[in-house]
Amino acid sequence: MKKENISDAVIRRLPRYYRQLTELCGRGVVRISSHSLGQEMNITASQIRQDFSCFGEFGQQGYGYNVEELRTEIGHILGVDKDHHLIMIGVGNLGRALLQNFRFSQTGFTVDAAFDVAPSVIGTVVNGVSIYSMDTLEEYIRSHNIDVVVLTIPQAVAQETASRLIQLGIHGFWNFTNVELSSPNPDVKFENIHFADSLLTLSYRIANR
Amino acid sequence: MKKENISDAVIRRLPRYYRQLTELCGRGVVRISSHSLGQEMNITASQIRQDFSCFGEFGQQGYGYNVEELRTEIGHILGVDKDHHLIMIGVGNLGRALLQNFRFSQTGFTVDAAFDVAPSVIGTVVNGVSIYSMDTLEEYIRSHNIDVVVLTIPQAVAQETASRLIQLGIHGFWNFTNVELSSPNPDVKFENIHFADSLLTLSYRIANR
DNA sequence: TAGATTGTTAATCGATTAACAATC
DNA sequence: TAGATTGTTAATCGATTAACAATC
Repeated sequence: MKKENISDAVIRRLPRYYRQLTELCGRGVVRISSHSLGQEMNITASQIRQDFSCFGEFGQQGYGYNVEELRTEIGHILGVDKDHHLIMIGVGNLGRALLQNFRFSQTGFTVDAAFDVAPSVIGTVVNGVSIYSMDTLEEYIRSHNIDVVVLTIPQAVAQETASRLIQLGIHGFWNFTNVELSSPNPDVKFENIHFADSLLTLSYRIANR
Repeated sequence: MKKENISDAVIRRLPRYYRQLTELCGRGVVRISSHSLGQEMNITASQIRQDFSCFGEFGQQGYGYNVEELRTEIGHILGVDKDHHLIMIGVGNLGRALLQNFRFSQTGFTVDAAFDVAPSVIGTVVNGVSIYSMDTLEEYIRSHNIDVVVLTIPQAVAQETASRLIQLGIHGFWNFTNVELSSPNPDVKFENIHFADSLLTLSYRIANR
């Protein structure tokens, strides 16, 4: 029975299921029960069935789940088959590393362009992505269909830049700045990669193990 | 009343409190009530008081919390004042970007060394950090006191490398590979930065807003 | 003293786990 | 048919919120 509102806890498990199923596919596993999937992932079979049941019925009694089929379904739920378009703001060391290393296409994203303020990088191309001046941002966004903006800029200009982009109709932010961004519009979504927060939780846990 | 086992939900909020309190300090705010802190952070005052009460009594009735004092306390709980030592394994684009950009000292960490297999980088120095051959890893770890290892290596060698390090007594991993690492020893802690997982949750949320 | 705000206990809400009828 | 395993309902567990006596 499909649910209306899916909890954040469930959504955050979906990519892990997707990853595990991709690996199972690679190993040539054809079918799997919630019980064995749970054993591999250290999750109860109950939780797995509950999670999936939020989105539909993907299994078969007495058989389990077809791995490839389930992978496709979850990929579809996550939107990996959607060809989302993305631009990057800020091409410093981190931005550059992402452009060079991260397989955006693997998650259904295409990097259309990148923007920076530094004259030394404007006009250059990194891994096939052209870097434009921030002065041309407004025009670019108006004439292209952009789903997500990656923010790899200094803290100091983070909220200001985000607000400017929200004005232009962007409602997806992949935020690498260590700042909590916000918008009055609840349809604007922020996904944060807070390096410092992450490392601090590790610091706590190794001290209190 | 101090609690024995602190839930993960609480631990993950601590760095955010720490960040907010740092900002308040910077703004020159001297005292704050759970109510106003909650308003700034979009959290209920109840939750804030519950969270803090896991670790002790940091406030004063009728007054609230002294911002600087509370910041110090939470910093202490997280271990920012502990001088943890860390090494990095894998100095590709991402590793290099972290070495150059991320303020490790801000979270109480010192980067002692980095390791790689590529002859072209072995022997070089990035932002003050020397890069050594992976062949010297065992010896290095035996003769130094290392708390955390940053894994910025290819997926394919992730678990294998982690196991090797666990053997050597490492029990803190900051894992940037898109792989679920594990150890039979529950005292070994993994903190993951799963870029792809993160972007996929954003993909889901912009599609279902 | 009166007002404000804490720390904590109790109530509520939501998420996880267990149980089981349905069925492949 | 018998065994396995689903999807779903019910039970449990844990986390969040509300309430309030204590007290600065």
